[in-house]
Amino acid sequence: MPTMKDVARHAGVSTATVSHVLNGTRTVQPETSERVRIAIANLQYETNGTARNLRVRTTSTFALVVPDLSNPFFPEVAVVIQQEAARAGYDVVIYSIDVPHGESADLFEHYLRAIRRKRYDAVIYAETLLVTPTAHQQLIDSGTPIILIGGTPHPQADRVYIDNYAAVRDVMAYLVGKGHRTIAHITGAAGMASSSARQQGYRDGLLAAGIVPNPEFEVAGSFLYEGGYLGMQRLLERTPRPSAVFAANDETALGAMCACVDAHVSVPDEVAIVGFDDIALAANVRPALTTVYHGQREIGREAIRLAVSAHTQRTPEGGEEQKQTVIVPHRLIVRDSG
Amino acid sequence: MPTMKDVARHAGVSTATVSHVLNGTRTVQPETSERVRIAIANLQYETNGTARNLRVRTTSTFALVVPDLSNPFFPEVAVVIQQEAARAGYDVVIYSIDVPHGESADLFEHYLRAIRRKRYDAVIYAETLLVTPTAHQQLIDSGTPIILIGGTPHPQADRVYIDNYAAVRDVMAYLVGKGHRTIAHITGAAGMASSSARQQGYRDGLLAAGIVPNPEFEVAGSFLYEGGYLGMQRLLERTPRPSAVFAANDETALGAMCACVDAHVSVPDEVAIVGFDDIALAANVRPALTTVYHGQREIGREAIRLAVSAHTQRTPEGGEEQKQTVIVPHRLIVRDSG
DNA sequence: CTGAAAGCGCTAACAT
DNA sequence: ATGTTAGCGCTTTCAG
Repeated sequence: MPTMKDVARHAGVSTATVSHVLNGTRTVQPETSERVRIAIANLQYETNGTARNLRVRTTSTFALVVPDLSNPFFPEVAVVIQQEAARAGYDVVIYSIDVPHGESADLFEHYLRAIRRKRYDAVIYAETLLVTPTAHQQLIDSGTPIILIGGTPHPQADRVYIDNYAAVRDVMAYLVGKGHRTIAHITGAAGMASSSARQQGYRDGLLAAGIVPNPEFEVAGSFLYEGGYLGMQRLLERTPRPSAVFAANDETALGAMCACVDAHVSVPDEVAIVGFDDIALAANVRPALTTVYHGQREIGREAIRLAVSAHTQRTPEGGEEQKQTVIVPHRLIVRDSG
Repeated sequence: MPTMKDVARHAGVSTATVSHVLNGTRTVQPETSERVRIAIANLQYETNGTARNLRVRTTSTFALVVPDLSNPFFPEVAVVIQQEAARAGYDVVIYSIDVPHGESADLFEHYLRAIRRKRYDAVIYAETLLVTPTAHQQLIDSGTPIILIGGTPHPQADRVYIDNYAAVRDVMAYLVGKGHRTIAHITGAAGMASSSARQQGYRDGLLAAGIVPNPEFEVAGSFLYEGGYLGMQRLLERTPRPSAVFAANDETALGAMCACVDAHVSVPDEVAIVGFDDIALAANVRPALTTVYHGQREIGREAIRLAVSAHTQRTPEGGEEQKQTVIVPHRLIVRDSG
């Protein structure tokens, strides 16, 4: 691997000049500049990013931490984040902490240290059970800006999220509007902010329609397929059977739909199902899933905007910037399942 | 952010000593070592990876480039790769080049330069249309070991893949064994090695059963849902109608299944469908998809093994190591769709 | 068992 | 318009 010194020698200039033509950081004679370019091409030179980063004390890289790459929602936002970051001149490295149960905590610990060591310009965190306030604090203490996606607010972090509660109120109003009175809910993973906000929206949606929530109609899910499948099986045993179920996310809804098929219960005729997220798959199953769009494009775009701004605005020492919070719009997508 | 110098000062030792206790690279008096640890804890010190990487000329990081994060197959192998890499002490950064058509080439160009600049210890490449031999060559010339997943062999790169042809021969034998004679095929994306290998397996599977391939039964897909949906629609217009279709991958198969549902054609009664990959989703739709396991666990594991070995075995100057090639096992998974 | 000091490859004052 | 040079924070001879 040739270094800048090699290029300088070949072009008969100093490394300073090479650096400046590379970065366009001061005017250099066209002829000189040309010689440098030729040398670069001949030597197949490429800047050593490690050295550059050390010198400029910046990495032009963000870390993105997601709980689960197997739920398509996260790849969907990850892709947007990568595009937007590239457009803004940053790279992003994805840390996904879904692993065979048990190993997760270790891996997360490992990631956390790696993230601190790598000196990312910002870290973008999707809500995860493992991402505790303590974890945030470590990062914040090290001066890294944090952008939260969903989860709970933190005084020293920017945050972008959708209004889960309002979105679910929308689906409840829709379901009630279609005449459903016995509406069940399969919850998300216990302990997650999005789970409880959606649950609350479910309950209040019922109340608002003058229906008293029936605890029998609330079963625990996990945001995973299995949770939906098992939860639906339990719901199908209830009498009366719910005429509609709101699943905490699309994966859960898919599990619920499969449970219905396996039990020879027709969707949406015997039971309506609505999910949450509007992952691509929602439109690609039959019946197509009614759901709410989670704003993956907007979330990705805003997260990067916040990250870039947090990074560039950062005052050298101390001076706390005002943290921002942005709510992206949701939208009920009516399809065939409910 | 405190530096090693700060730690040294606080502990009353030299930076050399701090470095050595951190890396366990020479024996140091227990008492001294303890003082250093205390200072590290107090200051919340964490190694500056950038500086370290520059000095040791290694990044302990691999790049993984995948064509498409929205096809669950790739997240599935990415997750395994990350775990295995973490276990071996490496990080991996994922570059996904799926973007709204057209932008792809630019983004890929951008990624390629970023990858060269970042001095990854190895790059792992899943087959992509954009990853040309020229692209490989640039990386290889820069001395970065390359590990190919699937695709076509390259003399200077390791490679891990499954035997697509043999796998498809297995599915054809299975279908023929169930009495199917009119078997159609929805192909993968044009120009990809895995597409043609699977197509060849399809044709030869027919021939081996004494059936002459009917060009009408071969329709072009794209490895995407849409390709499967559209392809199936065309197949359903054929007379006679095929009694079975082999889709180039699971996403395609899902599209095909949806097309059948929409056309009121029953799967598997009127037409059997089999896919390829065995993504998690395959078991989570109804009817559950018959498919072939693509060895995502094995591919991930082997890719990292090759990457680590290519990185550590690398001879300082020139000396070409023997490139390795590993074939991971496939397995027909019979479910309900065919 | 420990320290001093030379760099890794680059950028950015500070010269000229 | 260009060159010299001092580091960025770390690891690792080389000395002791």
